[in-house]
Amino acid sequence: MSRASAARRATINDVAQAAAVSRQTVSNVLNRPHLVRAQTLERVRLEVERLGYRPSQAAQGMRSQRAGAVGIELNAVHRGASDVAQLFLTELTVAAPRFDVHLVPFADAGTFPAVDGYRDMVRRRLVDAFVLSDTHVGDTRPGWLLDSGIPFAAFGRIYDQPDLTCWADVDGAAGTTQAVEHLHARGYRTVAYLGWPHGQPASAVADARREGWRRTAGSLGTLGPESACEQDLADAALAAGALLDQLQPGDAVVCASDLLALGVVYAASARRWRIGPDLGVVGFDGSLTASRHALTTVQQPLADIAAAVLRRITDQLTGGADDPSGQLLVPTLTPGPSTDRSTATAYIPLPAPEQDHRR
Amino acid sequence: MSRASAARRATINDVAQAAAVSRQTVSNVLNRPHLVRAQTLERVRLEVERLGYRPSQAAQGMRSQRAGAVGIELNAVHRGASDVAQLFLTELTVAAPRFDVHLVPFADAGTFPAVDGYRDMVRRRLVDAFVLSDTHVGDTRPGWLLDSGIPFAAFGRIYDQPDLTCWADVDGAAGTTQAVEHLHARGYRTVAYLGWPHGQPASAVADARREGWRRTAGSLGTLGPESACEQDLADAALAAGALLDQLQPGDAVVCASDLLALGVVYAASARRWRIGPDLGVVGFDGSLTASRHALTTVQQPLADIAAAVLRRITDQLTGGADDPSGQLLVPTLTPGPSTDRSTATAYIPLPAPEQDHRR
DNA sequence: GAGCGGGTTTTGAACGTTCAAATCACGCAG
DNA sequence: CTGCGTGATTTGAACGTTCAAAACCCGCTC
Repeated sequence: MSRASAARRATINDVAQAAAVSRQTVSNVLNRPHLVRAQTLERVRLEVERLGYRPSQAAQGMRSQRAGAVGIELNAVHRGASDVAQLFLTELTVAAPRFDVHLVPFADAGTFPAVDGYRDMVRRRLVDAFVLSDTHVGDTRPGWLLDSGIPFAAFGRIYDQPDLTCWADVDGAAGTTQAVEHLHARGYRTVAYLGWPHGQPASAVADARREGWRRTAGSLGTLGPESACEQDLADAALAAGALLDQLQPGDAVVCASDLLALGVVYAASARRWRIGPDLGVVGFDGSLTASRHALTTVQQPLADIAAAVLRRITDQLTGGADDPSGQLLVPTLTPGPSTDRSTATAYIPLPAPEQDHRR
Repeated sequence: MSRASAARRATINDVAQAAAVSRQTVSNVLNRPHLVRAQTLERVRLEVERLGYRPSQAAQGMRSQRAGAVGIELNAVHRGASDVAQLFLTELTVAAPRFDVHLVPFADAGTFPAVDGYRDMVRRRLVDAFVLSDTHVGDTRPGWLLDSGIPFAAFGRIYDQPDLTCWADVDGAAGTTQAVEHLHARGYRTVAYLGWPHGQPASAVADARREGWRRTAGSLGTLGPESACEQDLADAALAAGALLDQLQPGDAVVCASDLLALGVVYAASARRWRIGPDLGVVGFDGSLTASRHALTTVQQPLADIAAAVLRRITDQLTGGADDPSGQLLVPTLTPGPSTDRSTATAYIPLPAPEQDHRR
């Protein structure tokens, strides 16, 4: 219970003195062990351990002219319709140590992503680079960062700069393909699609997800009708209702997002269709919404995306091997009760139609 | 379009040279302007602006032996049942610049909050302090941080160290009191309560929220029945069903969280009760769930809590005025359609009981 | 016995900032 | 004219680390 252990932390000199070597030898033990005689190595390592020495980030950053940090803006996240951003941030944070960086989130009180925030972070040398997380058409940030020579990588394609390669994204078509195949394997007959209107929220994403469904269902002969709506629950339930008019029990719906899938669940419940047995529903994103509502969903490989993004950033920083291409990562389908034909799960407790005997 | 502007950023010496003064004068202009002659002040400021100079975080941290950063763990958040954590993180991030700090999130691949992670962050002098964000009974972190002399402050009371004061929390009782008063004003008759079982997730939180309901409804003469369930949607719908058996249209339910409120919505829909006109429902937290499902909710004052937590931390760091007491912040009720008696909102499209004429 | 070379270790310098102390300019009293 | 005080500015030093270069040690060769 040494209450003052934060008083003064060990520096490289403390270790050097304790091990009776010079500071540079201690540095070598940590960074270039092969240069150090085995016996010395051990002695120094012992002292490092004993004193709990870790090099100071500030001093290292000073020497190397690197912050060892990556900035990420939280603004856009704030009132986003999806909760994926939070999961992505967590995965980034988990992956960061593997790339010898840490994250520095920042946000503006205003709603717009202000380039000023980015600029000040680099000027103060608080970060070396940025992760952009919801790129959209007309996004000014990639262009600006590029012009300023500030490294960055994005989760999501960079629409306005098609030649840029510093991004990683989910292969939406592969995702909906899996969804359709899963539904086919489970014996659902026709597979409909509920997506976003063209140009929403980022048309390339919407197009890819829809395309995977269209192509795969087409070749499997299960192509059903489609509809589109905003990323909004009430809107989705409405659109889903119209879509269900064209379906029969035993059919299924693939959705562009988990929220839309929830809308389908609502609309189906209104028709007394049992989710699973009567109607298969697949969402997209692997969001909290999906797990909370027990939906089969196409799970984004967020950990892989986080790693891919950080790799692109560190590659730029070290000037190392430039992996030249943007990367599409394949999501995986997570089956849930919403595509289980044999077991009816009570998604929403429905009104009993008439007197009903259950104990 | 100067593509090389990241090449070399201006240092204090660059500014000094440009303004024909010494580096210390530049430093004084920024930190102690009253020591500098007005004419010099202006000249230096001009150059600072022209060169876009900002002091290097690393160098300042080196000199001051401060990281200027606060750590926050994202682990617990990961698969949490609530999405409040994300909003809180955003508010912390927005507030941080006002306290001259930035945040450094960290996470372990493992599920348990490893004290090791905390220790290494301070040893590397990456952070000066920590924000703890979901304290629970039996949490080992506060005790350990205290013993290690590492400053911290928590969102949520510190249960195992009742004498500790470095926390800020929501006044749960005040929140449910507002909920009950709101329902009373809106003309709902009996007000029931759906909460967490004693000891869940942190009993003090659960107890406070329940107590506000009990006391206020008691004194208003609207006290109804209560029930409890886990923080889980299916469980909530089940418990809510049993609760509704004891209620009549015109009554209302106050819930310990937005998720539970959603469960009530489901159970009520199953009875063909219209949310709002037939049953008032109030959630708690102001989470994404509430806004997405148009629920009246008790909004946590996350911005205030973030500021309070950071203030406590910076007070500890500067050794300044120790605000000695933990702080309970009053939430505000955000009315939504779920407590609107006059307008029926289609929460869930319900099956038409029989042929029904609407255009 | 001086010189060489490779392995190991140490010394000097620098990264950018700010505190503490020294220096400078200047007006004014003795 | 000298000395003093005050306000403005500059110089030296230090924070902790790592690169570059110098120094050291030791066995070996000529």
